[in-house]
Amino acid sequence: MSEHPRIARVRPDSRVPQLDREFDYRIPPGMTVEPGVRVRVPMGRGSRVSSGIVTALVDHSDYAGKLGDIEEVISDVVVVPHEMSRLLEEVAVRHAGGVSDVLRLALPARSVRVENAWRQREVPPRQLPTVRTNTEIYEPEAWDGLAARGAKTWCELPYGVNGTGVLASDEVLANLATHTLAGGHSVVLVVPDWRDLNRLRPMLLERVGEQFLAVFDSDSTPSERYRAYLRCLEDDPVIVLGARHAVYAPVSKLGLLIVHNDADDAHREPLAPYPHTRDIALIRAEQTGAALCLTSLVPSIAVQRLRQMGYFDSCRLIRQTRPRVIPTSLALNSEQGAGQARIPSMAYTAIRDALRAGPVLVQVFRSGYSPGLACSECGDRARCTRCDGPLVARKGRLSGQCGWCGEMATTWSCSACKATSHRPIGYGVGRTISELGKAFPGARVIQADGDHPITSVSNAPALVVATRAAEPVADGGYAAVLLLDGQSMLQRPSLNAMTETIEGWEWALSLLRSDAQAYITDIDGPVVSSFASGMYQDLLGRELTHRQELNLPPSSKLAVVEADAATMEKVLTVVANKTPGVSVLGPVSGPGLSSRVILTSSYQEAPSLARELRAVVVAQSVARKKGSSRMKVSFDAQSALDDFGLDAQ
DNA sequence: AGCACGCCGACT
DNA sequence: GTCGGCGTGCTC
Repeated sequence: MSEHPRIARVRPDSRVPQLDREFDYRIPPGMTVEPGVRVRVPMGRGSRVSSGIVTALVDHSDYAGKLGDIEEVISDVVVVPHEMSRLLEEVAVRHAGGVSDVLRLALPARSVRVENAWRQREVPPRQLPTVRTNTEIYEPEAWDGLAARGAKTWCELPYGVNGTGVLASDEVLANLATHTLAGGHSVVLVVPDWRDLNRLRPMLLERVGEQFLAVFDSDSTPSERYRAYLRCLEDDPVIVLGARHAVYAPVSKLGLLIVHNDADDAHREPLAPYPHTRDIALIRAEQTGAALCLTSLVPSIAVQRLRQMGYFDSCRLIRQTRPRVIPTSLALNSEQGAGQARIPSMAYTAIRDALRAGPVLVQVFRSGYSPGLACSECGDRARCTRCDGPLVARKGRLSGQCGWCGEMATTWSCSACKATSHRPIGYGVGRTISELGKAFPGARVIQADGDHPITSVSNAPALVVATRAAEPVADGGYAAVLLLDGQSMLQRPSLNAMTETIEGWEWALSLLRSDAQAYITDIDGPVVSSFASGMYQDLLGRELTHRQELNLPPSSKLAVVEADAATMEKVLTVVANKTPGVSVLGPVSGPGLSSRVILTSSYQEAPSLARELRAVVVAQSVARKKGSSRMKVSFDAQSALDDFGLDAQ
């Protein structure tokens, strides 16, 4: 007859699938707990203890057995507020994963020192920063009430760099966040990688001060991370800036979620259950009613779909000023000497002139080997005649095989030109630097790539050769840009080849001076036409229709399952019986004994597919046999549709 | 995952 | 006669 519940529902921190649920425990007399705190509870036989999070307090337990006692309260800080708990559960359910797995992504390790200091903090009254915006480049009042009305929108970003090396697009992001904070709302700004983070951090710091900024930086120490996390839990609104994991930040008064460059691959979580920032943000915005803003120069295919559905609207610039793109061809290059073999004469002259005015960017793609095949006549990517998947070469065989459905392409013909022979695709950039050195004698050559990270260069003339996504920012912008290797980038056997190529080109454009020009070499076709004109509507619309017809993301939900042969059989039986609308590609046996299957489902049927797959994961884990590898499920892991190597590996 | 309970071979 | 092999099953 106690007036307070004496039973706590606890979710133990366990990566064992069958333990990833709630368990009831008695709260011993004298102990105080509340939902969201970390506790230690006995788990399993003996005196095994596990840490866990209290999810609820209840009066009665449905459990028939004898309840155990909570062993101790690790900390009375509510580290998982209810709103966050709901998000974690929904993300887990939709990805056929465990809540503990998601929690591990969202919650940094505890630091006792940091926590004690935080608990004793003196909170001075914080004065919200005053608004400083450049909203005038958008429709009047485009940003007003964004948070209040819970807008779901794509926000178009401007091109260009100012004299001190600040990107116009970063300016917009910082202002959007500051503007919303000034209205008393918290903002969560998620960027793809550390370069974006390092550019935006000082800008936000300058605008709102450290009192209103929490940076989730993967480079920082565990205690710094926990410090930023605790700041979120305070009552005052805050701007959270970070990569992937920041999307979970448990801020109070959430008004706006910003996901910058949602097409960037870095938004894909590489740890189970492999959620994508965009999907998490969509769930969170829906659950909380907060505004969601996806920002980029060009909408992603996912954005295109959300707009066509009417779920998203657009926040367009009043006037977008985009540098001019000039397609050039090597074919006109016959009279050139060997020194500038890869550079069309038109571009060569322009770059030589631009090098007198300032730095010139040369964008190249990473070298690498691809087992993919292309039509030997027209050069188009060779695709499976049955499911349109990419054909890949097989060791010692002449005919290719489909990387998705495993179909042998013994009688193949090109869908574009009807030719029947194909050749391997290969791309390399090893010679670029020395070639350019010869072509532009006397020019200072700066190399920027993963091994030579350079974040900025001055406005002095130089030839900056950078791999995609490693381009430094030049003060005032580049005087010209030369885009190389577009053809091989476009032909990559990846579902995202087109969008990633466009993203890389557009990013390079945004680094240009406003009066500068971009030269793209030896490539044509619809993608380049769109790039040259900056008109992507038709291209994106067609691509989305194409994916609709083929049941591919983002028009469908896609689940990739990896398991041993016996488990795979079970998966296929369950899928056939419980989710009749789901279509199956494969299974294809990969390296070792495991096999892989690609399941495509409608958005409507995806939840039940996830539920059924999760049930198999749990059953598989319970009935685990020695040496059996555990099964792996990932939703929308589109890389599975890429160059799946088969026996070519 | 751990950890204990549970029924069959070689030892003091 | 016991000590102990790790197969099977559960964890509030």
